[in-house]
Amino acid sequence: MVQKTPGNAPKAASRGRGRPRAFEPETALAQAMDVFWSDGFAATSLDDISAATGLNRPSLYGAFGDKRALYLQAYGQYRKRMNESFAPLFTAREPLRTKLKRILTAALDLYLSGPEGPRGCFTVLSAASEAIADPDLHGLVGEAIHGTDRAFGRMFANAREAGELPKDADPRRLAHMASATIHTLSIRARARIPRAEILPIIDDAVVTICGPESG
Amino acid sequence: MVQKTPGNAPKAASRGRGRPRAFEPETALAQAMDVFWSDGFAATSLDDISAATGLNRPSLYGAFGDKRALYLQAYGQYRKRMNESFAPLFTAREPLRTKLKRILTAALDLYLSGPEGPRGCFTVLSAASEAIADPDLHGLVGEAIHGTDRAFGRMFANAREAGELPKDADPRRLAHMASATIHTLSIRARARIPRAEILPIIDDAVVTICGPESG
DNA sequence: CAATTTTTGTACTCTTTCGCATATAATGTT
DNA sequence: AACATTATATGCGAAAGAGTACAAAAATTG
Repeated sequence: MVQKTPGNAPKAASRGRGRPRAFEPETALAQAMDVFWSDGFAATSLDDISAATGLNRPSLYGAFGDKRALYLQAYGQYRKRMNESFAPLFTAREPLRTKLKRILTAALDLYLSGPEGPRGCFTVLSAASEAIADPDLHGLVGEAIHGTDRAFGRMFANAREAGELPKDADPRRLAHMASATIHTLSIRARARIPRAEILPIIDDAVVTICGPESG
Repeated sequence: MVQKTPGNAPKAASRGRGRPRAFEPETALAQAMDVFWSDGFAATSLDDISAATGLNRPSLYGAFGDKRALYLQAYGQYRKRMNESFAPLFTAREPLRTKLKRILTAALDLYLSGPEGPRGCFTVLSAASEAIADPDLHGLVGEAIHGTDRAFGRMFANAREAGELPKDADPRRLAHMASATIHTLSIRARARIPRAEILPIIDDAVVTICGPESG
């Protein structure tokens, strides 16, 4: 987990004139993200992050600023990565029912993963954190929630045009139910409810949103 | 918020022989609950609770044990209070559609309330907390989630018997969607999304679960 | 009224944590 | 080669926080 090998210096042409960084900010941010994601803002100390990244605190301050700034950047990277990894699932050319199930299952498996047990969704954790009182954070979290709503909404609107949903289906309503499913999956995963008990909820959501199988 | 008046000693016949408590444990627990609910486990110090209850730390330790034990008891009281206040809504004799909407709206307004801004659902916050690694806590949280599932499940089963839902409706599936709605309401409330933007989700859930109004 | 029991309040220790000061190292510039 | 510039490493200082020791206070019991 720690980057200590001197070989991984930034590959970009060295920009400044001083001593070059011995680490890649992106990597350090990903490592910080892991800790925040597991333990939350308040329960994570800068020493924890220092240990996870192999950087000492002054380097962290130099690169990212204080703990709050670091959290915001780590969460920003999380959002970017989620967008990147889920975008293809949303635009895949595949029957709606299959596609929705695939998205929800991918989300669940992500939420169940983690070095120290199920982590849930970082957006949900951030909302639950006391740090949500920070306007910058609840701005980002609000964007993330609305972004998920919109991604599902577009998917259902396209499906309706393609005749996979009734003409009078309301994409926004279905998107809200899909987002709600994402949220309940995250909470149940984080609460240590076993995968086998959570899986049926995915099928329930697919049936609720897309209608019964043979319909 | 603080109980300092000497008049509120426990009314129960004094049980022991030593100096009597100058506070009611139930009240202190409710005050501790408020702080944990707003700020979470890690970000709440015993000094915060001491300030909120008016008790000093040794009294807290004497009455409730350490911070973890205090959290578990505060969360236990939360669950008890929620069960008490929501039970009548679940068993009310009322059309299903109205009843579901009333329950979801009551939940949302609870989640939007709080001395320092929207607090969300304490169960969801506990699940998101790093303290969820504690087996006692994730046991309680799991029970709470399943309890909500079961309460909705019973309600939908009764509604089906009463002809308010199609004969082939699956109460458990509908319960999962209702619980998911509860969870998304909590997250959105906590994320500072305005009430007016969240309210439509309640109608979406009612339509999704009970069918279109005139159907 | 003295002895016992339990709670309360003050103060203490030990640890953790944040943020920074300062010195050293590694690079580019002249 | 000397200088400027930026990064790293050690470690300091101040504050917060958890848990407890101990003495004073308030009740019951004999």
